[in-house]
Amino acid sequence: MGHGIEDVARAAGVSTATVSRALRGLPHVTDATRERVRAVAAELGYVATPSARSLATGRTRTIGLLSPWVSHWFFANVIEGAERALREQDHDALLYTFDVFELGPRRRVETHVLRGRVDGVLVVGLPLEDAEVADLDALGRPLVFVGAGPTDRCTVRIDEVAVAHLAVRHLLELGHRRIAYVSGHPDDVSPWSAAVLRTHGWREAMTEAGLRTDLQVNGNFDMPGGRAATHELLDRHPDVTAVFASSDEMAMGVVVAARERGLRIPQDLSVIGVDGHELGEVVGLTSVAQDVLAQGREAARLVLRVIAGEPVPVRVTPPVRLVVRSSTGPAPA
Amino acid sequence: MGHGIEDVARAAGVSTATVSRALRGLPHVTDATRERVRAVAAELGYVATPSARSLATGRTRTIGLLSPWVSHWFFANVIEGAERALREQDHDALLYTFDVFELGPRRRVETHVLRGRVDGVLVVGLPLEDAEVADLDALGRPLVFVGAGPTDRCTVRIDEVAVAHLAVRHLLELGHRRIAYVSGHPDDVSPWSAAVLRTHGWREAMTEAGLRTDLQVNGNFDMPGGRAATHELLDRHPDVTAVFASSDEMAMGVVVAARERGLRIPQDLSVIGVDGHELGEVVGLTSVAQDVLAQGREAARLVLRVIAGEPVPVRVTPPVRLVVRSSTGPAPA
DNA sequence: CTGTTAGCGCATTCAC
DNA sequence: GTGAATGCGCTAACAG
Repeated sequence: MGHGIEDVARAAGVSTATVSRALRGLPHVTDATRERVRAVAAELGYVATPSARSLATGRTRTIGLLSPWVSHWFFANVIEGAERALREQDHDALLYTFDVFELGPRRRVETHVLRGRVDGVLVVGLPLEDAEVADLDALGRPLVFVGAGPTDRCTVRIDEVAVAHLAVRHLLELGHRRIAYVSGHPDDVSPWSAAVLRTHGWREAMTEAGLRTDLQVNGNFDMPGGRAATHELLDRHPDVTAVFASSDEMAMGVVVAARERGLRIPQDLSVIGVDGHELGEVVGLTSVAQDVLAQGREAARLVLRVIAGEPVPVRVTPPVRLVVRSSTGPAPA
Repeated sequence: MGHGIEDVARAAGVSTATVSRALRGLPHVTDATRERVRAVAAELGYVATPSARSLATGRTRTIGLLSPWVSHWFFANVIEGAERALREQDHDALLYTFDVFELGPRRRVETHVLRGRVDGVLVVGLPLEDAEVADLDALGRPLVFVGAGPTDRCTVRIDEVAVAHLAVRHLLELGHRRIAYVSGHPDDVSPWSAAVLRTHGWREAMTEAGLRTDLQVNGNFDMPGGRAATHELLDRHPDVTAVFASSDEMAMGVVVAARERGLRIPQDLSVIGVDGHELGEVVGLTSVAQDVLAQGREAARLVLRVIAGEPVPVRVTPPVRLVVRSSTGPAPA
């Protein structure tokens, strides 16, 4: 068990330097020597102590995952995808959640906890202030964004504006004119957050169609939020015939609220979401779907490539596709 | 930026040992000295390098989270709860997923990747072979289980048997007799997995009621699995009037399948799940609910207490409650 | 209360 | 191709 490199060296009849080289696949070691060292190491169950290795090399083989939540669909999937991809390349995933959407004054994201612990950072759908991004840069480690990121930084995310256009167009083609929008969070701090961009896209699409853009409510990114938002919306504007929700989870809330008000879907109210949530099928939710697991994987591979000194694209735009189910239908006459 | 303890020592006019003591709140330091050191450290933005600290102390202030998935509701919530609790006590969460439920031969959980990286381990709903548990023990770090764990190990989990009884009793009281069970995974390796215990509870409850226990199908722990299982079930046994699914995600699959077969819920088929998934409300799913976030929190605090040398209970059994909605109703006549 | 010293376990020059 | 020596940055005994 508690064997060190010196034990291996002694048992193999070589120096610790040779053990180090042999085990890490470095050149300048005879095949015979390498094999012998490997055999001894395996027998002793030797594994280099990570902290010692880190101290000596300055690298940790660990990537920090920064996210507001784990329990929301999008985030859980990005994290899972990233962790799998990292493990494939012998890296660890260190998880940090910062619930910046919590009620009350926004608490600053404490980036200092990452210092010295990671070789790179993945920011997962986390709206960051410029100062916070600067703090992360001060770590001196590569930064990759998923789901939302500054325009000039390496970011993996779908074309949020296009998503909104796709959803609105679908509703327009069904004859809807009174189209409401359930956004995620109202006062995001970063102009590049998904919430802000998607809202922008919605406004744009509506304006292009000559429609009003004041039918917007905040759904807080979750099902209960979407439900409350819908009640609030329909109290004020009972003539709305379609709702575009910025996530499937909120769209499900719209469905719940509609049922509570005795509205039939889609006869009285059409609902479309974003994500392609597996459970959307349960209520026949129409959605603009994306492959989130793949985005996590992709982003993880990007950080590793940056660390390896390889060039990476500044922006990866995964495809989306409209999945039409039964929650959207022709506008009532 | 890149300041070391020596820089702080020099700037504060003390030795590195004093800096170390002062910053960590150890005794034998004058308040005045402590304050001065703190001020200097803050100004220089000094943070002790984790790897150096780990190498010297043998502790990492990191807890390993082992889980089959992140994207499933139960696991996402446990992980989120644990991470939050750990961060509150200045610990990090290192995430490891091992998809032991993957198709094909079960791959052994590679515990060696944890060696030297963690001070403790949280096993989240992961069915482990005895040998794998032994491997984890060999890390020489405390082990706490959540959602499933060997009877003699510190485990946070609901009373699975009681859960099954609760669900079955609810259906019995509604007059159901042909009650089917959608389990998670068929061939779990550990006798203490949630799947095995819950199945046991179901058998027990059914037997007590004098009912047959052969109406069991495998739902693979997710919605599509629950759906496929239901079709398979109803093809063979069209007279089933109620289904008890081992998770809400699978229960949703039952709902989808029922709709696909033109069955009304609950008039033709009653469905009950386990978890209290937020989205269950969208389809009016009856469920045996548990507070999973709290379980993650609790488990995290337990590992930290074991590390601190405090005594901990060998078993924590969080409460569950039956949430009756519209997916269960009287058995058809 | 504070400073000096010796490691923690490994990677990495530089010699050979 | 291999070994000896040095240092990564910090903590922990031990002196004082």
